[in-house]
Amino acid sequence: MAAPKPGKRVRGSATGRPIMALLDLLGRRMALRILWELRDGPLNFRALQEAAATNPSVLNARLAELREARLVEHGPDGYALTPLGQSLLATLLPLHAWAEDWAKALGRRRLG
Amino acid sequence: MAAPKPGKRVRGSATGRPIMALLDLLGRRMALRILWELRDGPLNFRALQEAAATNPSVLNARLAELREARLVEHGPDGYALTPLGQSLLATLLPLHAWAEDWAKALGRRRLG
DNA sequence: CTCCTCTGCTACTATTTCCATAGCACAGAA
DNA sequence: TTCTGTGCTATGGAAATAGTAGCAGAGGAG
Repeated sequence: MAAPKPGKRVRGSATGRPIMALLDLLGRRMALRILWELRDGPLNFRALQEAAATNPSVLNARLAELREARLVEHGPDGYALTPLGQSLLATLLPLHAWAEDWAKALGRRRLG
Repeated sequence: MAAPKPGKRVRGSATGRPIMALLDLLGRRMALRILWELRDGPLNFRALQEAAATNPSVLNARLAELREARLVEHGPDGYALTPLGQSLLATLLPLHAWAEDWAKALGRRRLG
């Protein structure tokens, strides 16, 4: 499937508004995860496949979309975040802390 | 499919780490979008379906997961973010501004 | 050159998920 | 009783994902 980009029609929205294109792009399997796994530096195809616990077909599809979206690029050390991708990851980093709080909030009634 | 929750095995990760459960939960069609569409207040099932431009089966599946994750609840005015959901949305709000910057960055070479 | 390894990726089938539409069940109002 | 609004289920076909196998090119070693 074509990579969602601002200005283009995307799944779930014909307006092409950037936020909708972004939500479509990130709402695909392993898209968020791939960005996440690249947070500490480049990984090659197979290392990324292992880190994200996925298969080459999905990984390759997501990489193509993320590269088209200019969030990821392929360099000498493997796949890496572009400056744009790094800035997106920076806005997503608070998710990590949030997820920990979420686990605690659920745990108070589910895990004891 | 079961809703991903911290402490449980999720798609793409057997560790149950909260961030992985969250990335799985949010990496499903319309999950991010639903949270986004509820940002200004409650919407009933059909209004939400229209706002997110989806169909009842997917909407219902996502709502069940989001309710189980305690991010969304069903009240007298329809579906609304819980306090937990609101805090998650708050951490996601910077995405909107980022998406606009992204569009400009891509536009400089794609849209002129 | 030949063989080996590493890397990026394609092929293929099975399964899961999603799309799109139709329609049911219940509640309240008229 | 009929009508409307709301939440949701059913269904069949389309699309995405899972999981495994394997190919092609770029080195390096012999």
